[in-house]
Amino acid sequence: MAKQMYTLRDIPKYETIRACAARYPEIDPASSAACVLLLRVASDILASIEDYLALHNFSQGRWTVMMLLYRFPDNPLNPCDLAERAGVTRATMTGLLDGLEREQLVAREPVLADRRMLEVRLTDKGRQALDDAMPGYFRLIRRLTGGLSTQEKETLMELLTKLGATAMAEPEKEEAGPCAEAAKS
Amino acid sequence: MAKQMYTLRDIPKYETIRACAARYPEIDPASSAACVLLLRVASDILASIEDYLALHNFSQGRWTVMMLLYRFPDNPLNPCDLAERAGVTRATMTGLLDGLEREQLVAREPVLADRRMLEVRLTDKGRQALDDAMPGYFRLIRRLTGGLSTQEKETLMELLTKLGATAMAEPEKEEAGPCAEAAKS
DNA sequence: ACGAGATAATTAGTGTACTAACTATCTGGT
DNA sequence: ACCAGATAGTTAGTACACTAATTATCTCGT
Repeated sequence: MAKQMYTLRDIPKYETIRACAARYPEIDPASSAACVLLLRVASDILASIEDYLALHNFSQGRWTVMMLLYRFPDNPLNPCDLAERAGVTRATMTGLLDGLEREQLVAREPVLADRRMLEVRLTDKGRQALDDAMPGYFRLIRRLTGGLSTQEKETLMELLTKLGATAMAEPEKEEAGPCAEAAKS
Repeated sequence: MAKQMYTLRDIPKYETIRACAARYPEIDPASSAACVLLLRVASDILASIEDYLALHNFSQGRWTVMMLLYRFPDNPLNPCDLAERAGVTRATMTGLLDGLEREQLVAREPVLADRRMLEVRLTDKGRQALDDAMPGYFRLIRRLTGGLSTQEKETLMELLTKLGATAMAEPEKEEAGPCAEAAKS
C-alpha cells in the first residue's frame, strides 16, 4: 500500500553529511542537518498525502487541478491558468486534463471569444469524486500536523517563511505570457 | 536554467485551502497552511539543489549514490544496500547504476562469496566528479539556510522532528530482506 | 489591413521512479 | 542430499513531469 516515496527522494542521510564534514571545510553541519531534515519530513508528509489520494484515484497533480476547479465554479479556468496556478508546465497540464477528461471528471469546452483557448469545468462526477475525497484529505492533514500545538505551528510557519524568503532570493524566473491572471481572490 | 520544479508539485495553494474552509468542517486552516508552507519551502529548496546538481550532470538520485559510495570507500556496497540507503527500489538503483557506469563514474564488480551480488565502487573519475561538485553543494546549502540563525535552525529542527515523529506514526512498512545492514556508522 | 510577433494548446521525445515478474543463486529443514 | 523458500539483480511496462517543437489563433504597429 504505502508507496516507497513519491518523488521527493531520500536525500543524503544525516550521517553522510556528518561524515563528510571532516573532509570538506565548506560544510556547515547545522545547515546541512536542517536541510536534510526539512526535506525528509516534507517527503514523508507528501508520501502520506499521495498514498491517501491514490486510494481515491488521484495523484497530487490531478488533485491540485480538481481543487482549483472546485474553487472557481463560476469563473471557468483554461489550461494555461491551471498550469500556472498548479505550478506545472502547460504540456503537463495537457496530460493531466487528458487523464481527468478520460475519466469524465472534467470537461473541456471551447471559448467563443478566443478560439485558441479552452474552458475546463468540473463535471458532476468530478464534483462527486472531490466531495468523497475532501473530508478524509483534510482529516489526514490535521492528523499529520497533530503533533504540534497551535503555538508551535505558528513558530514553524515563521521559520519556514524566513527560510523560504532567503532560499528564493534569486531565480523567480518569468516564464511566459500573462495568461489572464484574473480572479485573484 | 531554473527548472520548473523537480517533482514535488505545487500543492494546493494557501488561498485554495482558506476558500475551502468555509465549506468543509474538517479543515483546520492552521494545519493546512503549515503543511502547504512546509511542502512549498521544501520544494523550492529541492529545486535549487537539483538545479545546482544538474550543472554537474547529477540528479538527486545519482548524487545520493555517489555520496553513499564516497562514504564507504573501504567497505564496498552492493546495489541492494545502496537502494535501501538511498530510499529507492532495487529496480531504480539498477537504472541509476546503469547511468553512472555508462559514464564511468562507478564500476560494478562480482562478489566471489555470493554470486548473486555485485560490489559497486567509485572510479577515479567518479571521485573526481564528486570532488568538483561537493564544495559548491555545501556552499549552496549553507546559503539556502542562511536566513536563519543557529538558534532558529535548532528550533526548526526540533519542530520538524516532532512533526516527523507524528506524521510517521503508522506505515513504516518492512520491504524485503535484511540486505546486509552492515556498517551502520 | 496586413504581417510580425505573442499566446494557447498540443505532440513528440526524454528522464526518473515505480510495480511486477523473471532469472540466478543461496540457505535451511527434513 | 535435496527441494522450498528467501534474496540479489535485472527486465518490462507504467506513470508523470519536463523541454522543445508544432499548429492555430490573436494583437498591435505601421
